[in-house]
Amino acid sequence: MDMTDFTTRDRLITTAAMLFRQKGYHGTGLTEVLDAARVPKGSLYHHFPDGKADLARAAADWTAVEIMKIMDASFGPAANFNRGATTLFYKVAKLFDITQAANACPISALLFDGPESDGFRAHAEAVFARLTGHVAAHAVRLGLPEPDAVGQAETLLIMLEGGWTLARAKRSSDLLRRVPGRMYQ
Amino acid sequence: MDMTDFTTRDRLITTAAMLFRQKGYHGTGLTEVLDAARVPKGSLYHHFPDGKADLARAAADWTAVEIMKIMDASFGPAANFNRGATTLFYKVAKLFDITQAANACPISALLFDGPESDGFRAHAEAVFARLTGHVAAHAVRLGLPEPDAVGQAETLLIMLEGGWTLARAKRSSDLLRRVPGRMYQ
DNA sequence: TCCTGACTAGACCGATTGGTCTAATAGCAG
DNA sequence: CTGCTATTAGACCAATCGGTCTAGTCAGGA
Repeated sequence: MDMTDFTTRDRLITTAAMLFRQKGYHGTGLTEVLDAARVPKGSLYHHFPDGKADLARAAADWTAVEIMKIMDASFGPAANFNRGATTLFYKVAKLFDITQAANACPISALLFDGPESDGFRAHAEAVFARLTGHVAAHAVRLGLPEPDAVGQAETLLIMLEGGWTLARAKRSSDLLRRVPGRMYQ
Repeated sequence: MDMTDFTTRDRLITTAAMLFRQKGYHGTGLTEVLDAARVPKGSLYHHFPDGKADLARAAADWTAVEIMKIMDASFGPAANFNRGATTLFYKVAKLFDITQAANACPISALLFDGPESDGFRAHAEAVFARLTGHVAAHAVRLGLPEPDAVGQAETLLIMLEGGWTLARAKRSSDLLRRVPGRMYQ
């Protein structure tokens, strides 16, 4: 993955997102991120004055947007919620196969392993809420009654997060592909 | 939580399990574990020659057993699988409220944040397989047809893992309590 | 052309990391 | 009691951690 064309800031965010997903927040050294992104330390603290935690927050946000793009691509053209959800799980399974060792979203990586400040927790909470809201909006658009929509969105995110975790443990995306068959007939 | 009565080894395992769940593998320093368990460094390397990784493996195994005890207490007296599963989620929700900031199982903590050796991954995989098998056995005992049982066990673990993750993000166990109502009528 | 702010570059810092090593101590077998 | 092993105790170590700081580079406006 060559990222030479991106700006320094972008390269920092994307490589940080990748590394945090692979090895966790505390498991990733700043030097490692800097080396991988070919960025000197000075640049990091210019773009992210609060350092590592600042960078992690940006990485989480960036990844959340990427995930929402996948959601849009799945639910956008779908005839109904169940079809959209099924497509989503297949897309995620494919993504899993590509990135293999990476966790679903650095949001988890940050939640479990981020700095312990309250601000960080709040950020993780907000990101998850944004994702749930995003799915719920698609659900409503596809005709689900309003109260159901939120519940369905919540369940879907649980299955997504749990499914990715177990898939990672088993090192196989099959499990992710089996989910829609059980949940969305 | 006073653990003075336990042996040095036990104290090491339980406090490590607790800390790894709270702050992750890399996020927890050995000194921290040693201080909390009131154990000198020499003892650690006597009982766990391979150091931190060794300790983490033991902590993961210990927690897996604890989880299986909760599963037994839930499914053991249950009339059928769905009732057992419902009880399990309520028990887990209660556990969540007690331990608040801790992740469901250090197995995740290790998976996401453990050392990157293949041995470690294999260990995490084995622990998850053991948990799935455990639930599946209960399912069979409670009358589910054999092929269904494994699938149901897998789904339950996904919901458990995903549910805990989201609950942690939202800092509320409500979400865990809503799961059985959706899954197990 | 020169100035100025944004940005890059990396040497450097104290603190902390996981891990090693030696010495002291306990507990038990004879 | 003596002797031996299992365990405890913690000083110590190199490596790495996140973070600071100063110097240099570069583009664009005046």
